[in-house]
Amino acid sequence: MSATLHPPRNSAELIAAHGGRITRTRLAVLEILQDGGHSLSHDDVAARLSAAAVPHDRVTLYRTLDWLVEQGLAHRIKGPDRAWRFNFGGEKAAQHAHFHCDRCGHVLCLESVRPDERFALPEGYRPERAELVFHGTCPDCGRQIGRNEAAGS
Amino acid sequence: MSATLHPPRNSAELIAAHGGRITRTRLAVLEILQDGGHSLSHDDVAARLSAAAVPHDRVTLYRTLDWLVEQGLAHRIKGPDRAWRFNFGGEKAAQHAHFHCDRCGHVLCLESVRPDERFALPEGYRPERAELVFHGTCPDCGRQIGRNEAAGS
DNA sequence: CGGAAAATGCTACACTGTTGCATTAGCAAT
DNA sequence: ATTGCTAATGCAACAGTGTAGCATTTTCCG
Repeated sequence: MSATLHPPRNSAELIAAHGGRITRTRLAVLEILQDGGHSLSHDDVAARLSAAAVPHDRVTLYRTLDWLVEQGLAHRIKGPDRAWRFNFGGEKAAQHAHFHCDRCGHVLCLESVRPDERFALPEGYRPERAELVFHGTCPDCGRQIGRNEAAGS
Repeated sequence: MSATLHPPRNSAELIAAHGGRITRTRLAVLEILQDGGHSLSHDDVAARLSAAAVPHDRVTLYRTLDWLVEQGLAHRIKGPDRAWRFNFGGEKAAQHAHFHCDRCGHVLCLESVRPDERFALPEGYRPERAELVFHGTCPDCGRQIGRNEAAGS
């Protein structure tokens, strides 16, 4: 069914372990999120479903992504535009920073960078969680720029 | 014309100094942004324009806000939903953090808190700017909670 | 005042996401 | 394997946020 996606056979178990029913869309989306090296928007996921010839519905996909986030199987971050991006893995356990590449538009997780306790807020504020997002050039794009410059403008 | 808004007479000069024409909407929006203690969405601004009986158009308001941001007279930050919030003052000069209150929904500027150079990113990343947003309870809401608890539930 | 350019105010549209509801399909019990 | 309950789906319709195109109005400068 999903010949073009490497199926990490435990997707089904993951879903079942969270008390959900195992469905076509959930399986495919979980695999896509695991495969994708960076965050994917709803639309990106839809495109990959189409590419893998998995029939799907817009609304069902939204609901599937919401469910994965609720269950801690994925996390959601804001993109450069006003669409959410989704990543495999829950957020709770990993309060990490993200990186928006201004060149390719990808959103990457920086697991090793955490806002933590570094900041002293003014009197009265009670922070519970911090969101840290860098903007700039990602390693891939950096390499490409390097190559282009090396090859002479 | 704008009797309910304290008019900081220099709004007009600010606009003129940036080579823009002085118009009803620009004046009113600038004053609203200066008045508002926290970030305002497009819709918040529209509501205040209505309250002040300033006729306005949705699209013009979007364009006015964009223009203010372009000119460095305001800055734009992401809100908890997918609408932008606007604040008086340019971002360039002040790369500060923001605070989303989960209770009242307001977005506040933390001028004193800056991400700066505190973080070591993995090899290859070239950050140009960092966005730091805290979520939690703001001082106002914190005080209210305190009062309610003191008064006995 | 008169004219050029900047802003405005429409209308129409695009994108992202949600709601309601009838239908289908997954899963446990039989 | 069949049955039945309920989760999940698929569809249509809608809501919120923002943008594009373009004719009209306003601002400002001489």
